Amino acid sequence: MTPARRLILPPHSSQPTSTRPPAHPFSPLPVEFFRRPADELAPDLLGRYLIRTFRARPGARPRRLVLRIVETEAYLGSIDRASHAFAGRRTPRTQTMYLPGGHAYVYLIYGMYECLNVVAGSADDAHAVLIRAGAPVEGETEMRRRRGLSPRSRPSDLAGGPGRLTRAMGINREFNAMLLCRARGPLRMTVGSPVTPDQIAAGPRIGIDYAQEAVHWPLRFGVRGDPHLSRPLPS
DNA sequence: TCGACGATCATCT
DNA sequence: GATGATCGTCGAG
Repeated sequence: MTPARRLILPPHSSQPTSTRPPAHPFSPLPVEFFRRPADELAPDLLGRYLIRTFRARPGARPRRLVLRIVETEAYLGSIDRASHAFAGRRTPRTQTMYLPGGHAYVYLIYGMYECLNVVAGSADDAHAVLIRAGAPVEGETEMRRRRGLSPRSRPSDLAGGPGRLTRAMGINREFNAMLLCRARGPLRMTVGSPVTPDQIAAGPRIGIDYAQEAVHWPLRFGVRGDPHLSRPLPS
């Protein structure tokens, strides 16, 4: 087997652990990866790739946008006042949060912006991880076009913030409830280039002043010092 | 049915 | 740092 062939094996192949090759960045994450509490999943999503494929027009060749996740927030379902699913709230909107881990939860905020979350844990846990910021890996020109950015913009202008990120990647509510761990599909999450624990900073979540005891929970995670963060994290 | 508000962002001062 | 944009969502009545 050539090294190139080895590289495209999925992360959890049938090979024994001792001889398992490093997973390719574009390999899908297994569904079990998402089936754990959001505060455990959120830091582990840092460095992973979010991949959006699309065709500029019908019949055109598929194009690909790749974003490396650098900032996430965990939302802990029924016990978390900042969560849409606090106290087990079930509405048409939050129904998606009760799916098993690995699905996308996309909703509109402030009437203008869409936010992408990944559902975490088992069915009915209603845990979710908000994807807050990312760094371009592939398709930066197209992302900049979608964002209407000037050449002098800062790195964090592209996808630093949940609304900016979805706009740069062309993600909207049509992607709600989509499974992200499939090998194919218009929106996927893959192995990417994970970070080590010492590269991760944590702090309180953004924009949840109303959440009482949950306001200060350190459930925001980011890659330490990354210029693509939506705003600085405690060092 | 109505009204308040939000896991945001761009623009202005 | 303050403010306006803009509309879906959800609780109140």
